[in-house]
Amino acid sequence: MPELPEVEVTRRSFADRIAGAQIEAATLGKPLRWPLGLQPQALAGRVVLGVRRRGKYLLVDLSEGLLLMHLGMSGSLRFVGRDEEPLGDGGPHDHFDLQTSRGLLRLHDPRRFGAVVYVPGESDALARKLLDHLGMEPLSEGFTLAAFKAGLAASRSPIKQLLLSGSVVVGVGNIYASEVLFLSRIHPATPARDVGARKVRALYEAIRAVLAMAVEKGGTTLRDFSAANGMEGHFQLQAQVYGRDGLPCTHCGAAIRLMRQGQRSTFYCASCQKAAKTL
DNA sequence: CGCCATCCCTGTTGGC
DNA sequence: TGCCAACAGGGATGGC
Repeated sequence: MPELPEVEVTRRSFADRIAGAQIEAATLGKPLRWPLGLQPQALAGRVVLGVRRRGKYLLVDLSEGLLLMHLGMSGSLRFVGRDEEPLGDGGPHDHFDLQTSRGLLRLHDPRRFGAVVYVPGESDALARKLLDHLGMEPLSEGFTLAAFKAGLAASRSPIKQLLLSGSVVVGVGNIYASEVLFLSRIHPATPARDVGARKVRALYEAIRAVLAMAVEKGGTTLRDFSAANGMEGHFQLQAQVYGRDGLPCTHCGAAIRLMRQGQRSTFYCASCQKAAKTL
């Protein structure tokens, strides 16, 4: 469910409210993707300093160590303050509770591709394994056209799969990958290094514009995304291609096509998106 | 070795 | 109605 905008919106919806809270208890439900890495009760007494984001990981800084949280494909967080209606006992898909002096942070994740991992610090081997290979943050100052261009030039992978891998720029998931390639008129199977300079620029702009807009609007409500405060997203991503196979292209009217790349669906317009450098 | 493609974890759902 | 394939992520593995 969550791509970068949804993770960022989630972060913003509870970071300020949980900052400064002291952990009273932590409890686990069914196993997630990886083990927590310590006894949950060992977290009691520590203070939550803040919440950062790297790619689709949330980094919950504690007075000692930090928690790496990932929502996988079906995860969501809720934070319910002390002064709000309590959530009550967890359901069958609630797998992590962090009870704090300011309220309860709860991870809900039916498919359990998500994770909560404790590491002593960001230089810890596990933290580095998970975070070091991540590409640039698309909404940061460091994400420049020159750096993006260099990233594409270094890879022969199909551009769609390179975007999805997150090794050049993080946060572009399966939906946004199809959309930004459509917006920049690039055929998804084009080897990354063969994308022409004008199209690289168009793609760069599209990534920044689409992700920034989605964050601003509170994330995409495609199925049932809601932030940790229960607010639903209002960026009804008017998908131009995603999920529209067989329907007419909004630009030229040709039927949108569906192809499979690395076990994932890619939607595109064969007439608008060509390897050639016309734009 | 580095790069790249494939595989797979899982519960839910939409389409047949 | 019931069944089955597909899925909004990404680490692990293995081939070249």
